Amino acid sequence: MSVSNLTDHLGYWLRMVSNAVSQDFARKVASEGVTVAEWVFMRALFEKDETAPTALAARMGMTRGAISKLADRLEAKGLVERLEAGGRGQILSLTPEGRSKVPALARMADENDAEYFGGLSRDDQAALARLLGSLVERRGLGTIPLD
Amino acid sequence: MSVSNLTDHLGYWLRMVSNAVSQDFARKVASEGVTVAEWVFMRALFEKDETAPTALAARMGMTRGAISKLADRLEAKGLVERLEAGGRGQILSLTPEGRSKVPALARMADENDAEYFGGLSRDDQAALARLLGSLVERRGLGTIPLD
DNA sequence: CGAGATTTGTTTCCTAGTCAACATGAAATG
DNA sequence: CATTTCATGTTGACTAGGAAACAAATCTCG
Repeated sequence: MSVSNLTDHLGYWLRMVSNAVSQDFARKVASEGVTVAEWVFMRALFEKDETAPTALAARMGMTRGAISKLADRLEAKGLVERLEAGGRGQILSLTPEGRSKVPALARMADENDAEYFGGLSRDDQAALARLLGSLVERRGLGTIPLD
Repeated sequence: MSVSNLTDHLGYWLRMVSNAVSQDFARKVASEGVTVAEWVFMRALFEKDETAPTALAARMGMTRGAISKLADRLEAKGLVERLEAGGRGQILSLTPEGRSKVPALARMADENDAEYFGGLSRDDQAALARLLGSLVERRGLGTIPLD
């Protein structure tokens, strides 16, 4: 009947490794009262504050709905604030408290990465980065609107 | 202050690519009325039928609770059945209908993989497979109990 | 044998994110 | 200008899965 092996699919292993990495990371940042998506959200604003929700959605590869709810949670935690921007538009910005949390979280991200990928040789790490970068570029994943 | 870039982390790119691949695949298999997790579940049984829920959970890297719910859904769709196995234990098995769906789904998995990774050279594909395999092994992800 | 310890599958609670419908404001077109 | 079109952010319904508390059955040893 010729059914390809499940384990032949790169997508399968990619999902398996990615889930493991993310779950471990989730446990780590939970100690700071933050989820992975919230961290990405904050990190994105840290890099370029004062961003509109729609733009952030594109950058994070999520829907506007998800961003809206994330913003709700982060606002409730006092880490992010919504600034009005004429008419219906709004601007998302880190609060000082939110901003002050970023370094500790970044350290956790470093640790988690080291824990998973530190075992690979320098060359292998570079190769993995190159391959992922190539895939991202090919499918226009990071390219959306970084404006 | 020295905060590492979000994009410096391999875990970040891994998640980004993995999510994109999985989401696309999800759309494809949805046409067969199945989700990604359901496909992995069925594929695992196709490879080795008559497996206990706990063993399957380990193989799929999910909790027993998730498997329990997945089994509910698949049973409702008539694709999987629960066989009693003495006392509290049970055995999961594909129904003929479930089994007959596997080849079409496998073809979709092939297509999706080709769509994402087909653009890479043979060498790059092999390299990616090797790196992912190495990460899986290092963290004992697939190794759990394949008994 | 029998009381505690383990294992197994289920359930509840919670967080998360997609999709689609919506409301509201801005822009475009006649 | 008025009206249609479009873009923006929000909401509700739904699917998903983890964590932890459970119930039921089995094991383990004194």
